[in-house]
Amino acid sequence: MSNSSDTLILLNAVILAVTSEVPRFLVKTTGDHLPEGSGPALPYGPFEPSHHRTLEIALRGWVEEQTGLPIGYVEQLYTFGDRYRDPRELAGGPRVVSVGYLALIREATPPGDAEWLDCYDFLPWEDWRGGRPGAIDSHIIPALEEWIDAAPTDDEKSIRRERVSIAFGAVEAGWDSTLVLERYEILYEARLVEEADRDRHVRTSEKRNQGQNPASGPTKTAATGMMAALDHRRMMATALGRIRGKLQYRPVVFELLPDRFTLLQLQRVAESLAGVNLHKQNFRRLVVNNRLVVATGKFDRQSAGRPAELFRFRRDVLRERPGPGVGIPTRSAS
Amino acid sequence: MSNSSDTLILLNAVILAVTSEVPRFLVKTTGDHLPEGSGPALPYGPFEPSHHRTLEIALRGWVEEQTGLPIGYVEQLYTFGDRYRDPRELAGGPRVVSVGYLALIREATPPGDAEWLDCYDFLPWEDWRGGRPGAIDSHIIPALEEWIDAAPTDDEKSIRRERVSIAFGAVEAGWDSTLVLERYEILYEARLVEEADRDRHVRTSEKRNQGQNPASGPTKTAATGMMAALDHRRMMATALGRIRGKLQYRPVVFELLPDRFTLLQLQRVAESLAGVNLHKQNFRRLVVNNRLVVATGKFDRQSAGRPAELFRFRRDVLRERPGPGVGIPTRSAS
DNA sequence: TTGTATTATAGTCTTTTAGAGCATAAATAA
DNA sequence: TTATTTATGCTCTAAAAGACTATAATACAA
Repeated sequence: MSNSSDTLILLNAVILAVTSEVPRFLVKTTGDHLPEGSGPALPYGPFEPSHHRTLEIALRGWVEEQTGLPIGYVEQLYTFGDRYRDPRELAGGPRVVSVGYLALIREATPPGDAEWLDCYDFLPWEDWRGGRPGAIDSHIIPALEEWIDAAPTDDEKSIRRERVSIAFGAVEAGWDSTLVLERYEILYEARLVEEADRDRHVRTSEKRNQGQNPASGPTKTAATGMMAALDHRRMMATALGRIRGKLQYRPVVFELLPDRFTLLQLQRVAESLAGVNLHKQNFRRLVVNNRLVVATGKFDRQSAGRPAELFRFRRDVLRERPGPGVGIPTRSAS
Repeated sequence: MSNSSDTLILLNAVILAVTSEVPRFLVKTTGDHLPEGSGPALPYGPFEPSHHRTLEIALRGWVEEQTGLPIGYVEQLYTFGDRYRDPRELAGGPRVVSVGYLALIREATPPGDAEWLDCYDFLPWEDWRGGRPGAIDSHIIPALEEWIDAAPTDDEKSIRRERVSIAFGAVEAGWDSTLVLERYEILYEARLVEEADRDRHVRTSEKRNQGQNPASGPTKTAATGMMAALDHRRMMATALGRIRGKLQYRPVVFELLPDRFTLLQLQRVAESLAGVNLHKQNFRRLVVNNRLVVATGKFDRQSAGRPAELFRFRRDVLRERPGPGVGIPTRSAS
């Protein structure tokens, strides 16, 4: 029953900040111990039972140590333990179980040896702020149709059809912005993201697997985003889906905003995370009527036009009502 | 950086079924390797990297093997890794990291050496179906007031006050049924659940810690429920909170119901999980209008009164609209 | 057989919330 | 001054949620 000798526990952090209306993940591109050409990696650290009282304390410890960033909100996301998720396992390395965390930080002060990359570089089909992304209809859906048809059995075919239908929206109005992970997993299985091919090449001898190849080359990257190391893009998808869900019923956006902000700034941050444009007046009404914010009486003179009042998050709301989120509609508002 | 030698990964399952309007957890009371007198334990199994491709496959494997129960819906809950969460760590045992899962099953066929216990035996303050539980006002709130006052600093005092206020509802209407874990953690910190004292006794030498003792003896159990082994009650709280949350936006109840059911049966199961009574006609309208179910044309003659039509879950809804839950109000409906 | 208790089901009325749009106010830039 | 830009107040409508009334179909007891 002992599995201690062939298993390693790591902690991974998806660190998210929003600057100039762009949600960004903190990644390391100079992979010292990561496989070559496998893309940027999320920061990670060890879990050392002798030093760390809890998993979260361990995480906060090495994140602050490595990045120097002041970590505020932290939430455990998911624990990843699939075989070969770390390719070094093939070379006799241990099974690596990673506990993934989501951390939100306020300021995007430049970190040490890491950098901030737009989360939609990795998940471009998730950003609907400029309307339905063209690549969905031009590349993704056609390729997924092929994937559905390529199913071995009729049963499997209808399962695939159903999954695509749910995740990518059968009808125009059917886009659920929180199904980020489901969409990524479909794209992986359909080999539309580079990781799928990379992982196959690693796992099988280089000579086999010259089989079918639904889409490849530069088109793939443009339409289905930048590859990340290991299963880190899956973690990113988990994180984005989680925060999008949470946005609807908990005031987490404020963890990403400075102390004072205009309502438009607040809206832009919410939109950037939700990947959807929101109705300005209604958003305002919701935030103000729910008394999530308090006016400061000061005004922002930065932008053109009438100066906007600066607001501050009213922390007391947490005490008063159970679930005041920041009004992201469940369906697409575009 | 290697932590492989002093860490052990286990998988824990909170297996939930609802029979005769009672949600029940599957627990083992005959602890062969568990500390004496520490209460029922959730089933657990090893994670063996060499045999198991994924964590979930491992879980399904040993659960079906140990219990013989057909597992349907499975969802990862949380990974628990606090120091001393397994007391054997004090005797030189490894740090035990447990990945907790929630599993829903349809029928409560009697399992082997385990048994089904009412989830509200462990978390009695969570069941509001008969109105606000008396113990909240008679025991819990007064003891929590003491706990607030006993805080070392004013800052800590106001933090405690805020936490209690959020979790236990400042106003009458302020009970959020999903905050199960938050409530349990407060009760633990305030030493209102037996685990708190048990863990202190284990961790400190038997001679110290004869200090203050806010509440103890039989009163504690009656008001704040049955103790469970290790941190298993925390896992139960996590599980109940999770399914209550999910109920609101995903049709998970149907995983717990037989193929055919009356609308009242459906309502009772939803109520038993939410811990709240629901308005019959409105519940019906919601379920029917959202087309979550289809009529079968057959009728149930079991109960008195007019026979109720039998319905069946319409699986297609999953494909059609993103988030049709089963109408549990966010606030208390009682 | 009649009445009563019990459960099911249909429908109405009201309040709240969400979605969309119009109008006005207060600033800057040309 | 005028056009442009952003902020903010307000209305209209549709959808959803909450509460209640009325009627239907059965079992069971008097």
